[in-house]
Amino acid sequence: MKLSEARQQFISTWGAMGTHWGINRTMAQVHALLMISPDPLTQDDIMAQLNISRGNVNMNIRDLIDWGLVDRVLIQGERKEYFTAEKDIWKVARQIIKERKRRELDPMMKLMDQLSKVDGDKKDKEVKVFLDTISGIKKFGAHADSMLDVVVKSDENWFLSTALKLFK
Amino acid sequence: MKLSEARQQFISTWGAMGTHWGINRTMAQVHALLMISPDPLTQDDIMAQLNISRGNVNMNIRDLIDWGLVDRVLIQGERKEYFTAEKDIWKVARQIIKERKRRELDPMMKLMDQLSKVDGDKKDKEVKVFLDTISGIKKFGAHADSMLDVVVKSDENWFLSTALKLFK
DNA sequence: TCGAATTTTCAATAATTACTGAAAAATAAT
DNA sequence: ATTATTTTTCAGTAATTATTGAAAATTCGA
Repeated sequence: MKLSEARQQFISTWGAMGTHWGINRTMAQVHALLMISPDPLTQDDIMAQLNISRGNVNMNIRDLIDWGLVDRVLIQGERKEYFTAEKDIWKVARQIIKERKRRELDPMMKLMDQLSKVDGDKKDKEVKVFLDTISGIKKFGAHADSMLDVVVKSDENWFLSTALKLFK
Repeated sequence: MKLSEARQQFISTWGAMGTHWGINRTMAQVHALLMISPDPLTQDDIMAQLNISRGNVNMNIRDLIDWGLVDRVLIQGERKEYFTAEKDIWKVARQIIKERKRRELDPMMKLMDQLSKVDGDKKDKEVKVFLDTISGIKKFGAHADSMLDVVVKSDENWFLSTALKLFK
């Protein structure tokens, strides 16, 4: 398989995978392209390589920067902005975990706290099942939260060696 | 807060959360409704409670069954089918991990194996960066795969006690 | 300070995804 | 076997989400 073909396939699959994870296809493709590009790219490079408009590139790049997955790079004597992506997949994963925890898990747990204050008699089975569900989610969430904190703070080496031994 | 209001909020938030995870809003809402319903529901119950059409309920229920999150229940002397959802959130999480691993991680790893056979000289930096990215993903994927296998095979108690101690 | 280069915004539009509802198929009681 | 009930399918439509492209804003060199 030729490099150009393999690159295309990687970009396209990474994009499809994104849609299964609530990330839009193009954003995932831009990320994929930057991961396999040895040097930083400009908006025009990305437009050309993925065949998408300037506005689209701009918005998705900005989102990727918000996610902490892409950085602006200043190149000596160049007017244009260049962009580059973190290439260490372990760092990418940690960053995504950190952000999703902040954006999704934390607010979900706040809501569960509120919902657990619902009025009503625990002898009513509707109330009981509701409260049991909420409380189950709260407990699960608290543990997941601690685990993910440890993962986010740990380093690659921990993941590749220690964790596995412990799990086995 | 009244139960009816709390139930509505739970269903609506669980639905919104679904969209961040590549699951359609309605499917997540049906799941939420079944989780907080003490008794099994029929398609008509779900149609009424969520204000959606029969076809919509039918398709989403079928998907939930495919995911292993909802079961058909036969009720003595009743013609209609009833549905119920697993209420233990830990089992729900394990089931989701298991399915996503099968549907997403496994095929992704297969693709990485193919892509690592790309032709070209490793001295070419385009080739090198590409191969390094693929190989990073393969290594990461293999470890994630082992970890998730252990998680899927473990029980709630393991998660709530042992895992945390090991991580701390 | 001006003007060219570059980035950002956003209303209009396209593309995708989800939903409806009625018809067809399946099921099971009589 | 017939018929009433229930489930499934799917073409048409609606709703949502993503993309374009041109105008506005910003940046920076001269």
